[in-house]
Amino acid sequence: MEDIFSKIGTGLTLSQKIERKIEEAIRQKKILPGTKLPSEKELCAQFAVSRTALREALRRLSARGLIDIRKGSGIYITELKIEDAINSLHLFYDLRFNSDLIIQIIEVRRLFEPEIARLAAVNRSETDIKTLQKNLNDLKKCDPDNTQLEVDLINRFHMNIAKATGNPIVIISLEPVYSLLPRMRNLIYGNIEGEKDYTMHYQEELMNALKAKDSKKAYEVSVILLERNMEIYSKYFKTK
Amino acid sequence: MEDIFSKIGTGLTLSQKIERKIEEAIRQKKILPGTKLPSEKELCAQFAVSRTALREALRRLSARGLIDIRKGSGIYITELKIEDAINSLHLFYDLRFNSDLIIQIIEVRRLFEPEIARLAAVNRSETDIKTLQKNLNDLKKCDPDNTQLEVDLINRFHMNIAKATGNPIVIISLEPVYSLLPRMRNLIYGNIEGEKDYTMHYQEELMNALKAKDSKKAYEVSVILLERNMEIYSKYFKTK
DNA sequence: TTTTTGAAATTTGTCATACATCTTACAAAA
DNA sequence: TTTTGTAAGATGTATGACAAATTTCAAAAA
Repeated sequence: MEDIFSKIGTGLTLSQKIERKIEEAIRQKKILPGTKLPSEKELCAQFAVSRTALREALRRLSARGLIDIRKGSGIYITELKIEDAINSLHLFYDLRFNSDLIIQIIEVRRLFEPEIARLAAVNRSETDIKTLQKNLNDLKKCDPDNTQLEVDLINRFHMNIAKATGNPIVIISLEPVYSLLPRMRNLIYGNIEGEKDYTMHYQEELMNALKAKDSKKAYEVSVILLERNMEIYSKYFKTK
Repeated sequence: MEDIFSKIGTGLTLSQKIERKIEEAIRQKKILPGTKLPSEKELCAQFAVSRTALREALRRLSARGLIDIRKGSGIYITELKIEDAINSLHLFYDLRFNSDLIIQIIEVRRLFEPEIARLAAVNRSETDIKTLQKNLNDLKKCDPDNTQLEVDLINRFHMNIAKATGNPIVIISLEPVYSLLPRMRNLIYGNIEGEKDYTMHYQEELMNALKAKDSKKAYEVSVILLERNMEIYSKYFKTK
């Protein structure tokens, strides 16, 4: 038949409509973070819906990190946190963790990190330098057999370089990628002969470049580290 | 007082515990996408909770894109989609849209896009080339006064380059950034004299480089485009 | 006065029940 | 074979009741 008739039902449930209304008010900054919303009872009256429908809408908003529901206290608008925003991405990558994703991660690191190092060399603060230096010291002291801790420390080092760019978008883009590195490391057979010394050396070099605000060198050293990284993974990667 | 006593209550509500249990089962792939969960009634029996608590847990999981609840039909595990995973990020950037964020976006583009162009030149398929060519043709035909459409077309062109890398992580990292470009463009005063010709020229150049799989040139042209972009924004940007 | 305690009011969390509405399956009718 | 109607099963919404946490504030204690 022709499409004479347009849809009547919106397809949305009542609770979804409520969710959207509140979300829209938050998006348009009609209600700001920190604000306490009216109680459930009042909201039910305002929307003219049952408590059931309202509460299910609130549950969804809370799951998305938009509101904070405190028992006995009330409902508050929250400043959407980076962690909440990234959470879904973490899960997404987590669910798709396989050899394809690993290759893509390596590729992305090779693409982005040298540029990040370059920018970090320009924007880094003294505090950043101190934090990074501490990361390296911890790494030096780390028992080479404790691969779990070692990977964690290396991650922190690189994430802190990303932070030193001062650009939160950089951090957000890279964070989910780094969260998967520990799992990747577990796919590599044990320790690689002389690898730690090699890596440490260039990490120190990178550190020096950042200290000296030498962006060109930071870029170059980062490339060396990542090329080596790619080699290792392609050589020792359990393809099973 | 000393912290002699550790916490007893978990702080989690019942419905949150249910949410986690189901989420964990999904994470561990004990239940796979497409699977139909038992009905609410049966789940209530299994968890030994009321329908209310169960439903609020389901609402949260559904809000996060993990399950799909179909009225009259049942509850299904869904393959977490990229859009759902990125949704929160979109909102995050949307809420923080201000001049700081704009500068950061420009900076990130300058960092990432040339490298992306380089990789795209290597990995692009014939289909990618066709799509990109169509983007440019549409752009050429576009009425220069229709800035909204123009920006949209430019975005598609760049997003398709990102897609041509074949690396989904690249897309995910850049997508939220591009979603904000239209809003940024609105902050620029009208049209800039001769800008379209200038941009078009280099977009064609970039196109040719991609066609020829000339990654070095793709990188260089991309740099030119972005440097120009930065200039424009810093010059014509309404700082208000 | 300042601090502590206790009770009441408010608010969210959970449970139980009932009914509405949508989907699906299947049998009856065309 | 196709269409229609019906019944069963599923989720959506409404209502009422009580539990448990927080807040408020006044009374008691120091």
